[in-house]
Amino acid sequence: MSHQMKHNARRRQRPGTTEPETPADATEDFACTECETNDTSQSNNGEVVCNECGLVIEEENIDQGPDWRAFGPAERDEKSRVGSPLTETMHDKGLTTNIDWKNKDAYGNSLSGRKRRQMNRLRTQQERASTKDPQERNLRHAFGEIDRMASALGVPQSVREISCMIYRRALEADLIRGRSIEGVASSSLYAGCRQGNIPRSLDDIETVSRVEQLEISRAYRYIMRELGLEMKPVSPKEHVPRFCSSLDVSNDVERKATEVIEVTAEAGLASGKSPTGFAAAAIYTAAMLCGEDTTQRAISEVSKTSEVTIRIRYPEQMEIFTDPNHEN
DNA sequence: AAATTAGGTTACGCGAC
DNA sequence: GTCGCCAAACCTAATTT
Repeated sequence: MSHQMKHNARRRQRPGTTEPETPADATEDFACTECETNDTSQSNNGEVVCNECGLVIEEENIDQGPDWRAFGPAERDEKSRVGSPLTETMHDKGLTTNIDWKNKDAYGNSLSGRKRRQMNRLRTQQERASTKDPQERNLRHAFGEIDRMASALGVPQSVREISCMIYRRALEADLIRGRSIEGVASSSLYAGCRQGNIPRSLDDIETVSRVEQLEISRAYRYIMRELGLEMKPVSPKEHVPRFCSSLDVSNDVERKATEVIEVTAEAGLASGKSPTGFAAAAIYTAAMLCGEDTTQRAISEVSKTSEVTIRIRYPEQMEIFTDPNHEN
């Protein structure tokens, strides 16, 4: 799986090695495919973004280095945890030993008849244990769904892990009873996206989900409440990169839009408004301020808001932004 | 393409019936 | 169990500029 991704430039210096410290730029091996520059940087949500054109180059970026530091060989042995990485996206966290199908022992010798029958029994047992236990089957089904939907929406792996963790907790707290697996899986993904600061609207989730929005939001509220998870309201700013990269606008506009949101939200314009609509309007405002032409229609399409909403929102933002007794 | 207008829909939980 | 509550935000659709 994607855990196998190699990523040499990001591997940290290990103690005990004799190689000299190489103070390499953390993301130097990501060159932008559009404008041929190496001027890229990594945002805190796991995306690598080109500083020139705003193109998102790498979305599923996992740090392969250890999450610990050691000061000497003894300590390294102590802290090292060997084995394949744990993942939340598999029903058994990818942890169990699988019995393979070959009737050979570890040295490649054939097994005796008795041993062979024993191995067959073990295989059947394992298969039953992992597929017949209702809880495990539930998780398999749900995680399959989460992965499918996340792929369709282009959601990075880190968020999938969060989503699967939320689902697992819901299952363990016995919150699924009376709700569909699909519905809870969808709402876990929605919640995971928000937690990971890569929000997707309920509309977005619905387009890839097999259940309707009402059920998703119901399950979402219920599970958040029961698990005691606090969710910060989504800032319109978090939608800007996604909308802009779907549009054909310069990153000047993107930056400006973020600025517009900051300033106008400060003035209290954003409260009570839908974050997607507000972000959409800010992009339109920014495009006008930058002298680039974009149509309200195009923005409304990628943001899944109506043109009318953009129309109502943007003059309010524009006013604050061009107000003489307000700086900028 | 953008603006205007009109009219309908949504979502929530709660107490009352 | 369902009725009503009630406003602001948002939507669609038709029309005009």
